[in-house]
Amino acid sequence: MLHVAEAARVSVATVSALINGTATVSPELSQRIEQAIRDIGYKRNAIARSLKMGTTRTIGLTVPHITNPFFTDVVSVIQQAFDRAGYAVMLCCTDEDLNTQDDQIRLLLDRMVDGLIVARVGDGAILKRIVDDANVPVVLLDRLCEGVDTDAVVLDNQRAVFDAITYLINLGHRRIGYITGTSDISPMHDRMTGYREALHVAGLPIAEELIRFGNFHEIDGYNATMQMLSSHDRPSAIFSANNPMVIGTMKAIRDIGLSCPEDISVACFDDFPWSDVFQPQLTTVAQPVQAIGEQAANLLLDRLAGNRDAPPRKLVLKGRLMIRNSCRPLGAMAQSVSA
Amino acid sequence: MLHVAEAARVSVATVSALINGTATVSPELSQRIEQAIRDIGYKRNAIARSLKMGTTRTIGLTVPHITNPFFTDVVSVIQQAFDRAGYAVMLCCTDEDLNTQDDQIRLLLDRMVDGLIVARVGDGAILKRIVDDANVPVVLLDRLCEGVDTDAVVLDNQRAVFDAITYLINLGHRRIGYITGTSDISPMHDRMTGYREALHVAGLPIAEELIRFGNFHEIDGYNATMQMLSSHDRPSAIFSANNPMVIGTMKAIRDIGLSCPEDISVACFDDFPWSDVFQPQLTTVAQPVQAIGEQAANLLLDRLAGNRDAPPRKLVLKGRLMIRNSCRPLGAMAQSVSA
DNA sequence: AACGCTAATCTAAACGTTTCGATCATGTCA
DNA sequence: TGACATGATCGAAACGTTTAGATTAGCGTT
Repeated sequence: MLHVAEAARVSVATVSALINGTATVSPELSQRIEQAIRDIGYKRNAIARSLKMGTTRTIGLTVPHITNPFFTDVVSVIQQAFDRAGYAVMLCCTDEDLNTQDDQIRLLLDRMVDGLIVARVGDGAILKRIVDDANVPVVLLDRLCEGVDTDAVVLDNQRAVFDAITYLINLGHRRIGYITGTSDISPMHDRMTGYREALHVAGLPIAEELIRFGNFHEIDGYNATMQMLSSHDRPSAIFSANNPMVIGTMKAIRDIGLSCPEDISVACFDDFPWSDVFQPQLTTVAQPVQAIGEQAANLLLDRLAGNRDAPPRKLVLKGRLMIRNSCRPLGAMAQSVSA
Repeated sequence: MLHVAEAARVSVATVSALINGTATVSPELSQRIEQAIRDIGYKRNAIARSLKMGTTRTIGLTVPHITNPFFTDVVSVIQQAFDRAGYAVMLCCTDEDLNTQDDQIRLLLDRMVDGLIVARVGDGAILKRIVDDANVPVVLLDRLCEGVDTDAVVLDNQRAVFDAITYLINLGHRRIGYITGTSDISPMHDRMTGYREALHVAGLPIAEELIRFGNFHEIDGYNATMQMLSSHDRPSAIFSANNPMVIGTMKAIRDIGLSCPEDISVACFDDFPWSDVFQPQLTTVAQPVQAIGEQAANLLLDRLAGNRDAPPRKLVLKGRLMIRNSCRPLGAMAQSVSA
């Protein structure tokens, strides 16, 4: 900018005024400055600007795993929304690891991101502290965090799983296996509640041996399913509360020599693009990813636009049960269908 | 930092020296400074540091679509690699659009990213100009770019498709449909060459009506497949040169009332996690996503470590044909199999 | 003709670091 | 004891912007 100013024989202040339109500058000087900018190929240094202005027009986004199709889609939507608004997005994947997450959030805050969208991991205590002293707006995504009272957009997980399990019960299933991630994050907790509630409402017992915990990965779903299917009294249906784990479930079913839906019914959380193309076509709980991403972006953009003191807004969206052919009717239901 | 210095009754230079270890500071002052840092909760401002140092420890990464599973995986690997190296990653999705890409790259360069990994889109002319005046190292990913002579990591696309088509020919297929993206990017061009070469080597004619161009999206694959399957002399196999488009292909096959592999065989580029769980299990060309991501990251990290003048390095990795059950033997082959 | 008002432009400080060179105390050696 | 190397610390400039406030010129009023 100094060079531009010299070339145009004006002060840097005038150049700045012209570029930002913060003050009127005469046509004559405007022309000289614009010419100089072109000649020199000047580009404003966003870092210097950020330092002075205290804003980077960059936001941080952390998710557990970008390869989880739910997060892939949400990240994509969020990225687009901020791109439109002229913001850059720094993406971090925490790998479901608490320390990684804390490091990454600190890294983002050091870089003075203007805001944060966080699909948190693990215990919220440190997250809370970090977020408290950094003075940037935060939007929680997918997962609430106790004690962190900020904007959030989540699913009505309890209801979604309640509906899915109730659907299985109505098909005639009585022993329904349930595979979940660690329940220290709100969606896993709420989904579990939905599972128990559905059984309870239907007057069915809750068999604790049919509830398995994993760490969100395919291998965890595989192991959990193997255990359940090897038992003498195996379930007739399995619900996976997490998408990557359902792949493990399907592989276990295959490896143990059973088939879905003939021998065992399967449903899971989170839809994916292939679900209605291949067999079996999985019955899933689809999250409104587009809406989730857009709402999260909008909440943050609204704060960034200056609406700082509005009370925290918590958006709860509805899931949708996508009924396909991976769950088959059983018992009386099967008869009434075949009749 | 000023406050820390005051609280510890030292100069800012000393604080900086201690934090960065650039000079020895006495145990006594060290202790005072560390105490002050804790008391105040001081965090170094990375923006100010960047301005002074001329480095942001941030890189830019642009891909066409993060929802394309190939890019999802590669982005994930790259992100991890840079995370380990203490770099942040700014992610941009160009949506296969040239102007978007140019805007985003300019945005990244304005923010003084230290380096760039680009899976480019469209004509390379503007990209070349942008990259030339910005003085940052660039690594091309997946797609080469004429005139841009930088580090790159790509697949041997021609060979990979040659192998896949030859496999289909060996199964007895003679009319093999080919669905590709626009051929202005190197992978699509090379893959097409592989297709033609395989037919040529096998002494088969090239039927231009069996070659269809789309714009990388599911709907394009759907339309192309519909057209091919509606013709009086339809192909016995279809190869999709792009992963999202193959979903369209499968849906078209389903909607037209055919089934795979009984009526038509299908193979495609890019593997995905579900491929060996559902039916049909798609035969695919798997790219070594882990290696691609790591190599790209390594090339860039090497430049960032100071190795600026080494000549451009171009890494060409091999694809791997994952043979599953979506392609069936035909004619003589089918007989020899059933015999 | 003196005054004030407005519009255009400029000067200089500030943002929070890093770093060069200067300063100063201390100990060592001839 | 004086000269000098060594080590620890500091002052101040610089990175490239933005912006408050000062300055100047031009013009209409009275």
